[in-house]
Amino acid sequence: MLSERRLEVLRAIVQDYVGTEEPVGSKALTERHRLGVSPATVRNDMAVLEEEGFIAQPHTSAGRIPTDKGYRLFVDRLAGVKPLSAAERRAIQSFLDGAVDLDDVVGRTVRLLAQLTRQVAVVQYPSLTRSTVRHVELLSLAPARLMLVLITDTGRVEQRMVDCPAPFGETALADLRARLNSRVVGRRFTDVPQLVQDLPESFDAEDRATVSTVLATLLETLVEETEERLVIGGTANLTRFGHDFPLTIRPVLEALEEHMVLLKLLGEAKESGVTVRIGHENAHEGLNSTSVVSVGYGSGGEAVAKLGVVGPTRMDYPGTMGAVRAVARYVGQILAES
Amino acid sequence: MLSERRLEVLRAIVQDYVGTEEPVGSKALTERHRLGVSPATVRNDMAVLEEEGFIAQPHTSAGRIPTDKGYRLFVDRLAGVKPLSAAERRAIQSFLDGAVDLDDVVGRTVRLLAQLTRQVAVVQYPSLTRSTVRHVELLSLAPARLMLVLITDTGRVEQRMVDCPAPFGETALADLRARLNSRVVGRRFTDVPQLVQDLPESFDAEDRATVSTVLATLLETLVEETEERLVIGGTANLTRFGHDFPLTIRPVLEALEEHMVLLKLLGEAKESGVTVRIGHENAHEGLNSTSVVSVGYGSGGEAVAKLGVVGPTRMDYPGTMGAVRAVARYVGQILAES
DNA sequence: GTCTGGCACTCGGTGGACCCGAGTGCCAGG
DNA sequence: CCTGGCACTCGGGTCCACCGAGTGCCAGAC
Repeated sequence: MLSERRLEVLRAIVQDYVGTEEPVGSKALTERHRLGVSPATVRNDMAVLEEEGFIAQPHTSAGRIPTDKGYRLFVDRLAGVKPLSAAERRAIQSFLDGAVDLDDVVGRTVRLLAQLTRQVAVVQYPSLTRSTVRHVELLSLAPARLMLVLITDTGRVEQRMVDCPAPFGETALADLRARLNSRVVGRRFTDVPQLVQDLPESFDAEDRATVSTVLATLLETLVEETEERLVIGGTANLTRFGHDFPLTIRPVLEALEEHMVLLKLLGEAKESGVTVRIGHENAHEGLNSTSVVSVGYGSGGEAVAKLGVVGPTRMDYPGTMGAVRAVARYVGQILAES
Repeated sequence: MLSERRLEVLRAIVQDYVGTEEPVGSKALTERHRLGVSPATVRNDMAVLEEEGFIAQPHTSAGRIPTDKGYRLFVDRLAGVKPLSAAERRAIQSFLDGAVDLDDVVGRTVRLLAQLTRQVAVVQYPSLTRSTVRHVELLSLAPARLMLVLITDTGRVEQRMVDCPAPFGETALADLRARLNSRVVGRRFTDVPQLVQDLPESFDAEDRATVSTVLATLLETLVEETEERLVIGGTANLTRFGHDFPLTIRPVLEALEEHMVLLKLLGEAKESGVTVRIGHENAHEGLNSTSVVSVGYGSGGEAVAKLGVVGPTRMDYPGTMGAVRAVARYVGQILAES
């Protein structure tokens, strides 16, 4: 069992290592923290902590550094989430307030988060899955060619071309547009399929095929766009990673380019609260030496997407968690307003 | 004046240096290239080339490496554009053919280009400035709230909310929609302002303010969206840059995040043909040790946007230029079809 | 039992001495 | 104008000794 003081020692090691990026020894620890005991005692505690796998020595005659397990304990039991300063909160607010559309909100968020945490920021576009339909528009571009435009409550717009099996009159088009909207506006995307399935029956035989095609395209759009998009920023911060460069940074850059991997990673995060995945807890190999701090955000009370940062396992967890949480809140507010 | 042979020596130096990444000496040169002269002669030629500023020695007792000026001469007079192999061309075609929408085309293009050149790829979204209007749609979301949707011939869709100064009836809306479209569909964005300026006059006094607001929003969208968007990929290839890592890579990553800088860079490229900017020819400081190879692409005969790659000045210019040109052609084809 | 001071030991990192070899510039001769 | 020869330079690698931070352990104090 770990005594209170030993936990305190671990906390001190994590804090010092995060600050200095160098293995920390027993003497330095007692000098920089008021532990009330001598270096020798600390050494004994360190030996225990090492035995338990919370810290490790890079070389025999060097100080200790926290292991993934050590960071985990630190995050779970020793560290809180550090609230941002008033100045930082004001900066966030004013930076995000200038956004003109969804792309801009996401773009600003990713830059903000990268700058605030000095790490790599990842922001997922609000998901369509949990969104509702604000409007469906049908435009006739040519006698047998329609454009389908889908507008979501988060301000996202998707469009698809529809090639009709037969020409489709303006009145039928207006009819379809009206009926479609009356059924799906305000409804969740996941509910749309059953809401529209009997629509073709109410049309004339000649138009029925076209209506079915339009509906098929609509449903397809819903499914396709469930493949989320995301935006990444602050990759230049990777250069602050460590001194053993190419080897460390390369797999991370590669992982960042595989959006699928990141989406999966974000998807695994808890529904509520800040999630931290440390080092090898990340399934993807390239991210084994990084930690991912993520959180859901949304326009209402409920999360529609996630955002987070990717940084070295040696990061300032309380500060990062605070920044991520704060940014998510403000983004949620902005989305709710628009 | 540089004799034919001296140019040949420069070419050999560039080729060897690009291949080995190491300064090349006179002996190695004569062994690997059939220059027909002895190392001593090559040394004399090298001395002249150095005097003229085409090559330089990193250290007194090392081989020579090309300077930016040397690469410039190489690109302008000594190297052609290397056509891709048939297999490569097939790969490009089949890779791009699967794209479903504009985002997908751009996304695939950037991945393709990064993979093909093993460098960082940059693709600009087709510009609205030179595009034409395919359709303008107006939707009523609330009594005094409209949504304006703009669809371009390149498949891009932009939307904006419009808060009306006064409620706007469905009939007036339909009227405005029809008149707007009859005037601007098929026209260039740059022509739109004068085409619509007298529209408000033909409406009732009560609706005139709203019509003006809608038009203002439309024009604003055109202007705002002239700020182009772009997508970047293949940043992991930066790790192949050099051995002196953090210092080299950091400013490049930073520059890549400043999309404005990249857009300006692409904008400076020639209207036709492949443009190469080498090292210090790039205005942005962070890119002083990189070269940018770019080319315009477009759906018709005319360029609507640019794409290119960013890599170390020590790159395979003929191959890179060939790949960039080929990709641009195929993307143009794809866009023309859709 | 727990903490402390003392002590011998380990080992990574630094810096100097040294050598090797690739590459150069120069020169005299073909 | 080209070539072979030659003396010179200098970066990079290797070897080695030294230094110091840090450790583990132990005997003694509280």
